[in-house]
Amino acid sequence: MRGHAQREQGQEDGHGQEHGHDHHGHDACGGHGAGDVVERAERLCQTRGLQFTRLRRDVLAAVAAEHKPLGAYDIAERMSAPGRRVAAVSVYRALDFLTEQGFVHRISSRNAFVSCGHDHGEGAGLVFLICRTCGGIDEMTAPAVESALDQTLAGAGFTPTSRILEVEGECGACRGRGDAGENA
Amino acid sequence: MRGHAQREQGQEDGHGQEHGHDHHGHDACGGHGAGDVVERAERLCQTRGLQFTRLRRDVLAAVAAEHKPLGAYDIAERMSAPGRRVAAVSVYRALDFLTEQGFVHRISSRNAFVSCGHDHGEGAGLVFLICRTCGGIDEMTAPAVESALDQTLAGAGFTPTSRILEVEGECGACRGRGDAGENA
DNA sequence: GGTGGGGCTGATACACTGTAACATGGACCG
DNA sequence: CGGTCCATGTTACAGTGTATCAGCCCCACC
Ligand SMILES: [Zn+2]
Ligand SMILES: [Zn+2]
Ligand SMILES: [Zn+2]
Ligand SMILES: [Zn+2]
Repeated sequence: MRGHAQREQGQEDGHGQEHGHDHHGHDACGGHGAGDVVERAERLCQTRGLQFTRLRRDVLAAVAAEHKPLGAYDIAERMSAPGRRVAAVSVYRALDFLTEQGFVHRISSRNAFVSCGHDHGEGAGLVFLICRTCGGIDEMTAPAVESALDQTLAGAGFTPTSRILEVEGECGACRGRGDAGENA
Repeated sequence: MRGHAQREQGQEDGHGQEHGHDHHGHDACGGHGAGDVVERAERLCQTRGLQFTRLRRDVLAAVAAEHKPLGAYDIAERMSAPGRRVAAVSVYRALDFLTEQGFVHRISSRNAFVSCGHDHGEGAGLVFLICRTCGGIDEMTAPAVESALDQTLAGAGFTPTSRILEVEGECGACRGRGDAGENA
């Protein structure tokens, strides 16, 4: 991984993105990710004439701060501080907005959300790799898979409007380390 | 569809299976599906030395009676009669058993379940086609997709243990009819 | 300036999905 | 008969997501 997955499309922000289950014991984390994602989202909202409010920004920041799927209630909890109580319902609304804008993705198999700093349009045929050992998640586009699937669907006479492709397993880093529980 | 999807693997039971969102206005339904699935499951449980109890049978029958994803609470409700109240928790336990044995599949994107009369072993790389118009669901194996995905995963250094591939869209029948709401 | 509408948020309540814990009853075995 | 295993019943509860109403802010419009 790392410089392997999530290539494939323009990459207007040339610096390796934020997500990609960095849990693999590296370090580059903790300084770049979240901020970049938030800034990019803010820019895009401006150009799209949408409101990038504090709530939405904070929710996105909370999600982007982790490289693993976060539940809506987790997010609410993390955002709540002694002077500010964030209800889950508010988080859901923000997440609705963020997913519609493509800033976060929903992981059906976990009832959770991950941030995204890419610019794949709508039906990009994404694949999510979820590591059972470290809990990290990685997102990638897989043109070969997508075209094979399109062909299969066409053969079945089915017209797709959205796809969900999530894989569970063990990431290369965990596998290499023979890991079994160092994750948060 | 219809005699198109879900080919691809041995097919020891040569008779067109039960599911395959038959909702497309045909008729063959209502006589074969559910019963066949139940009988097959019963046979397999015997050979496997497992108990195919009344609850399990009835749950499977309820799921097999519909060619669309059913929620656990839906199932419980359908099974409950004036003389018999089935709690959702019982349904969940039965569903756990049935999914482990491969008699039903869970549809993550709907929090629902569908019956299966196939014999694909464990990691068969299934694709679920869910029609937005009629609500029907169809299951198929797609070797081309699977191999492309395996290759992609291998390239990413990821070792998969389970996959979820669900597609939403419009089935051929609905598309042909220009449908928009005749489903149950 | 006033006024109304639209979008965002807060807050409460509720529906839906899923699990934990404990008790009962039957089958099977010593 | 006592003990064990398994399936089920029952209750309670945790987790996930929505509906609804009210307040607020900003902005267009009068
Ligand atoms: Zn993405
Ligand atoms: Zn890992
Ligand atoms: Zn199947
Ligand atoms: Zn259809």
